[in-house]
Amino acid sequence: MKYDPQKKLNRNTQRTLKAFSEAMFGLLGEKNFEKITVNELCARCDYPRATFYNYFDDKYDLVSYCWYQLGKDAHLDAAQTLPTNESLLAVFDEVYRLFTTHHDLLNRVVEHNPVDGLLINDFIHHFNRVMTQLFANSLLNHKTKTPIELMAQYYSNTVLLVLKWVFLSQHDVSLDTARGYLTELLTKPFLSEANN
Amino acid sequence: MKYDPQKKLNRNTQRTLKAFSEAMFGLLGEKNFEKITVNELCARCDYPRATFYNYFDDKYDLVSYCWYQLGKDAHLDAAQTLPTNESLLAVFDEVYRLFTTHHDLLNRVVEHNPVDGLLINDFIHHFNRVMTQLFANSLLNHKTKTPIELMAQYYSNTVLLVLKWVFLSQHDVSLDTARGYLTELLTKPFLSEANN
DNA sequence: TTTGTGGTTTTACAAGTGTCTAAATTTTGA
DNA sequence: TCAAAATTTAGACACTTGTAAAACCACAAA
Repeated sequence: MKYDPQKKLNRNTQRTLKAFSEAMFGLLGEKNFEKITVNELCARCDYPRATFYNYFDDKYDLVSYCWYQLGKDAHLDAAQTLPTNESLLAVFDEVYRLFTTHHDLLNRVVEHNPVDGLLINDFIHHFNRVMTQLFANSLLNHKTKTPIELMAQYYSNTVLLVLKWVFLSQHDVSLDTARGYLTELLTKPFLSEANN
Repeated sequence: MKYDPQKKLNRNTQRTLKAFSEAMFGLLGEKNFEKITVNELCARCDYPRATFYNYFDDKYDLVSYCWYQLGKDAHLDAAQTLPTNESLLAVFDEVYRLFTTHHDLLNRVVEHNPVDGLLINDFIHHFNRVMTQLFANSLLNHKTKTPIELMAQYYSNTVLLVLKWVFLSQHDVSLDTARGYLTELLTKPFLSEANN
């Protein structure tokens, strides 16, 4: 990404970024990410190749910008100041909501891209980074033997595991059920005996 | 992968596979995976390009064969029949041991490849698949609201999170400390209040 | 209006990718 | 041991990638 989407961007730049990300979103719903070429993206939004490379390093760069855009309408910052337990569920709910909003898009994407392939991995990874940062903040005053960074990664991982299960592996369960899974995973002591 | 490494392979095939995977391991310790080209791999082990494509679809295919090879000297199958709690730690120990064996290689790889980049992700992912399968088996007679497949993924994820922290993020703590992290993560009820 | 400046676009290029065909070579089995 | 079958290799092809130099344009200041 050669432009910082946080900064003020002039109208032209915004239009170009939007055009490319929409082209990408469109194509992602139609075919496998690996098969998408830069030429194709440019053809779809009618910009020359050089313009693409003016804004992005490569298609991976563009797709990560797409995730950034998609994630923008989630309001996660609020959760940052809550204690961990509340923060965790607040963030879970909010991302559940976000993914619900984009339910159709996600379904189309999954139709053409393997759930454990590069693209979906990258998608999950993007939210993982955001959430890890968040949880790390709300864990600051916890005292554990385990390093905070590792705990933050653990919580983020687990939240995303459930969300992936619901939205990407398409088990499409309700928010309540999903919450149930999450809390059972996090609270069930692993040393429990097999109850046979 | 056009040949199944599980099947019997004639001497020639084995030699070729070995040559290519060694070339890959060598190059991975020298430069970034993205910069490695098929030509380079062929040059290093002195096989023509056509032979490479005879055995592998692309370099991603080769590298995943490399992970398979690397994982072969871990004896995980035994853990499959144990109850979950013992299985979990047995598998953890065994993979800890495996990664220790390849400590130098991993360090060299991490020097040239970002920890959250495509290559390392793929590496983790490979073991994630293997372990998820394993845990799914040892969870068969557990009764939980949460689907077994999801629980298996959760355990596998968490084990690998710690191992990644130790060996790929290079915090290099002892087996005991690492075990401590893992058990704290898995047993700590997430609803614990902030202890400030 | 002219000129300069910054960004966009054109065009060209040196690489790499993956596929294909036909020739060379090895393996196999009679 | 020899010929048929299978595999490996060379070479070529169409295509993509990312970069770089030069032409081009719009818009502001003089």
